[in-house]
Amino acid sequence: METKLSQSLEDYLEMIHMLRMEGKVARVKDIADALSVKMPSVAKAIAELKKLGLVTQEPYAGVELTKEGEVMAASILNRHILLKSFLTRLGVSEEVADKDACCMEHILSAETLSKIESFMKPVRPAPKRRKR
Amino acid sequence: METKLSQSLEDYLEMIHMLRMEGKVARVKDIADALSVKMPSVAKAIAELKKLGLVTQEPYAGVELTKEGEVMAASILNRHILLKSFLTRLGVSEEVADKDACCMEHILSAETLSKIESFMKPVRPAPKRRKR
DNA sequence: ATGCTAAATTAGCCTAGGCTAACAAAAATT
DNA sequence: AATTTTTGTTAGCCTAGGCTAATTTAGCAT
Repeated sequence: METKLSQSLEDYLEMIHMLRMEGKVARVKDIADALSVKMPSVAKAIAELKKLGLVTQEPYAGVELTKEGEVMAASILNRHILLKSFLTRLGVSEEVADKDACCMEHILSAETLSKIESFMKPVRPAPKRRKR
Repeated sequence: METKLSQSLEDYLEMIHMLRMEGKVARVKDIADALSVKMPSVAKAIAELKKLGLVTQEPYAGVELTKEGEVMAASILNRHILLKSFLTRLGVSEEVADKDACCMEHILSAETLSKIESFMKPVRPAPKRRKR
């Protein structure tokens, strides 16, 4: 379907994914706290994501990602991880790198992302000198 | 005063600055065209910037930056230039670098910007041996 | 000078994405 | 089991930042 999400919806999707990966139930309250917004904002966002077929939710229960939502969330998270480690490599502190990565992940073009990826790669684990 | 501008207002301010630097009169029409928005949107933005004391405008005439607006616009533009050349150095094409810089310029923390600056600098003119 | 065109403004609509307040359901405590 | 607390939902407000349509002004050409 390739629905282009807003930054805000991307954030919600990503957060749901992170919570689920930690084995937690992604409850409205948790999402709200994690993103520093209020519960009704989360409810609205979830309604949107449901309409887009990216998540499912039984009333008054936790949120689950659909296959498609899973894929999309994973891609966002990958961008986040890439960007954070990139910034860290430039010497930016963990905390700030995380915050800035969080903004950048929504806006950078595929080309820029791929160049950043290339920049990060070349430091491969050193050509294993002997020793197994 | 240190008013924190929205991304959108930063864009308007920056564009006005660019037009003025090219010696052009920054007319509503020009700004609208340059930013791909309609004139009424520009009018609204200018009204805001006026309230903030960043620009002046006689009714039905071109827009001028105030001292403060000038300073702020220059800082935005500097960020833009820094980021664009940074991306270019990473191998991103001119066009995309420009577009992505345009987004990044509004969101990156001071820390990240300074680290990027450091990354770009190291090409200093070689440590003048001797000589004063 | 008059009238036409282009530019600027104003009024008012729309959407996204926050919020609060009020209510409903579920969970936990007693 | 009843009550309280927590969580979820709904209704409805607000703002920023776009837009269109309608009006006003300015700048030219005739």
